[in-house]
Amino acid sequence: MAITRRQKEVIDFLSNFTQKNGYSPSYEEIASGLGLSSLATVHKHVTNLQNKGLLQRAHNRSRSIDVLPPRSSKKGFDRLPLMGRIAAGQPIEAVEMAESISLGDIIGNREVFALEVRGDSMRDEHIVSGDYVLVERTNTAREGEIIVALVDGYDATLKRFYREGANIRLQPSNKDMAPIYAPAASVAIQGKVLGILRKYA
Amino acid sequence: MAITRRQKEVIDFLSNFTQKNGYSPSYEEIASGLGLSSLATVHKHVTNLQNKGLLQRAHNRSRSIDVLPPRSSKKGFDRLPLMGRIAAGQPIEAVEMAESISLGDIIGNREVFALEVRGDSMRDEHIVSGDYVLVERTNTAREGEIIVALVDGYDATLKRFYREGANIRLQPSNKDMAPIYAPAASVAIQGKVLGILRKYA
DNA sequence: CTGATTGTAGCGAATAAATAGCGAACTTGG
DNA sequence: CCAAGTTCGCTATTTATTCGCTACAATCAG
Repeated sequence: MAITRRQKEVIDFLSNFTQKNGYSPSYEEIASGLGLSSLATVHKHVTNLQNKGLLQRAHNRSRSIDVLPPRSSKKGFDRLPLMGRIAAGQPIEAVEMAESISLGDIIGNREVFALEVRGDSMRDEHIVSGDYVLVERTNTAREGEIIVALVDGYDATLKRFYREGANIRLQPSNKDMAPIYAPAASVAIQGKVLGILRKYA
Repeated sequence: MAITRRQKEVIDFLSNFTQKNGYSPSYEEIASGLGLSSLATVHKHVTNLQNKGLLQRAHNRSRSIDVLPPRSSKKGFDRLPLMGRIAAGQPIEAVEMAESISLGDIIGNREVFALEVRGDSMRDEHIVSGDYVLVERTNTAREGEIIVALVDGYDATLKRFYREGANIRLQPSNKDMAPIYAPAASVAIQGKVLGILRKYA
């Protein structure tokens, strides 16, 4: 995970700019700040730094770069060895598989946040009160995905997403609860669920 | 948090106005304050900011905009900002709580590994096939904890742990499956479950 | 030592997508 | 009713992404 001189300059520029202005620079601003004349170069730098895990940004979104704090501080408590599979009644398959897992495997390079779940609206989906859902910030969703949506601007829920003509059906995963039907215009998708995290006391 | 220059100007105007007057501005006041001539533009800005979780507002109500405090997004790659709670039918409570979550919060400084779950033996516990269980390596367990155990040296399972006199009962969380009873000597505890991680395709 | 390979650094142009804006018509809460 | 908020269709601008290309340095196999 070596960092080059040039890459450090890029990082420094990014954090200074963001610090000063409260929003991150556009590629053009980065280019002029670093004396570059092509946006492609900026793009390449940013992509490389992102792959090294030093930056985070959302795809195709303006000024969405975030400089991450150096991760060396607390050592790898975040990547777990994956020992194999377990199944009731069979021995652990000690497979050589992905061999480790971390939140990064779920997050990828998306912009993700967490929400703590209250209530049982997704119980049949095996998401229960107290779980944390990991949500990618996006405003589109595909058929059947679990999403976080605002209905009529103030009503936030966790539901499965289905299109029905001009309307949208938001389907709770709990037989006891009724789906919400609403015109597409009044449903604002906040993000879609990439995964969940549960912690036992 | 992916905020653009213009969006920051809008936010700044809103907080200043509200600060000064004790109530939030009407769309027309916002428009003139920002040099805009169409209320539609104001509306779009407010809606976008709301979707980014920086504002709160009631539908079709005058001067109902609330600027939310900036959620300090100290997100490491595996540390996710915790935005609040979500429940069916209620707005997101924008809580100031632990403010972020990561695998480290589950792991602490214990020795932990992950196993991929196969089968439905813990379905009633909302642990399903494909989930990863995060397991602390230990050889003791307390009453009722979910553990990974070897029975008779080769049979690894995920079960709840109960002592019954000189015997041990390993209880699956699935009504269709029977518990295992075994003498304490033939049950080797491999670890106990601290949490689970699920990734949606 | 030499040549092949790889990774970093850079350019300009074309494209694609999100953001920002307009006016007019429509809806809603008080 | 009426003023404030909302939605619609439509531009324009800003910003990000992708492509093909050059150049330089470090590394590695033969």
